[in-house]
Amino acid sequence: MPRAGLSLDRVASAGADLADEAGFGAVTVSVLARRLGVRTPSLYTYVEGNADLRVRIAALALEESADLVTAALSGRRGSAALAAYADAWRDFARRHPGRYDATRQPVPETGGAGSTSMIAAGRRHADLARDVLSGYRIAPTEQTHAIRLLGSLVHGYVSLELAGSFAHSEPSSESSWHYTIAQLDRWLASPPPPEEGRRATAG
Amino acid sequence: MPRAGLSLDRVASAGADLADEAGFGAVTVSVLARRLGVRTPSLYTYVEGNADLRVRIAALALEESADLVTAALSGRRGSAALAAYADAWRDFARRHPGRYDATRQPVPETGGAGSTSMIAAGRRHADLARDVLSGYRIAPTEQTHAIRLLGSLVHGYVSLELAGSFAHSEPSSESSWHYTIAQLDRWLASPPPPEEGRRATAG
DNA sequence: TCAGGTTGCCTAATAGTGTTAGGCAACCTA
DNA sequence: TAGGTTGCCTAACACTATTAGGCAACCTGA
Repeated sequence: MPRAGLSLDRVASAGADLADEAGFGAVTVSVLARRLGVRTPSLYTYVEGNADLRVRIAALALEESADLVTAALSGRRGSAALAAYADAWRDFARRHPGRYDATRQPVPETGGAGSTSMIAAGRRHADLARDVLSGYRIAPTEQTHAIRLLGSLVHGYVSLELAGSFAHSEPSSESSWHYTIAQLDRWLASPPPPEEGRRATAG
Repeated sequence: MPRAGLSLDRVASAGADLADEAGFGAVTVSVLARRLGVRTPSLYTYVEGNADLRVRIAALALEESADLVTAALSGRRGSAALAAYADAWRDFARRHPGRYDATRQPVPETGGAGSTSMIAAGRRHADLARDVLSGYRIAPTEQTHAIRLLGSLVHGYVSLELAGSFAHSEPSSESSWHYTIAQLDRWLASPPPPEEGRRATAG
């Protein structure tokens, strides 16, 4: 019997494809083994089990999305960079819903090899967000706050949209998306708040 | 042998407690049956299976959170209402992480009794967000956009925080949360954009 | 108080999944 | 082409999801 030619990369990649087609929740070693044309226990050579498989897919998806966002940001600054960043994430989520869901998985406490990859890719993403915000006047002490705000808004919107929360009412999610990103751009570009507002935040 | 005195409400409620303790992903009919002191098949009298159980928990959690948000908003308007709304959600997520995760579940396509409850509770939540925003000057045509923006920001932040995304870097998530809500309040309260900005959005 | 019906929870049974242990043969190396 | 390595296999076990059908605990009416 010829060998299937598996590898950790092929397993993770096939797992990501499966997630996109059937949902990240449907990814299991047994279903993936069937899709790869091998018996279930064969996958245990490459991943430690179901949990590890999901972490590997998450790490893969985080790196792929980081590549896409990096490409989208190339040569752009300010408003253009913000829109490119947000659209890159949304496009990724729509084209690869399973991969996107994988990126939303919490990093497991047990620090295995997969979780190390996830943390590294997570740092890449934080740097990308920082790049986007470097095009706006933001006080250094508020940098991290702003990164978290940007991530919350983009991922909040994309997650809710992907879950169908905006599908059953008017107006179209498309128009709300443009509104949301245009508002954030306008707000970030607007002059900083007056003294007393800042004191309240600092104190 | 005495009867356990089960009911759909008791099953869903126990399932929600289990989700809070072990994670929403760990909720299964068999684990829940053990916790309730009955055999697994006994639960099939009350829920149609694993998927239905999760939907019932989601519906319960959506109603409980709607009650909490409603109470938090009572008597408040404007900035105070916004902060109360956001804090109510965040507190709910921190006290009941499993219930919160349940509310993030997409409504199933198959319109059973559970999904009907989810949709009804979802409408309640949309109305609550509308109440919060009624304290700000927002153009009627932008109402729904703003509701979606508010929901995206709050749930994006709360989800990322719950997943531990902000746990491994400075400054504290607590301070970023205050920054985020204070910024949103400031932005919503700021005067509307000039003519040309509005034309760009409309065109 | 007890006979009869209802029904809540049970056991039994089947199919499938997660995981470990150990074997055989396909492939690489000399 | 012989020998070692290792990729994928079968076998096995525990557990979960789900269906079918049974017994007895409870309610009702006389």
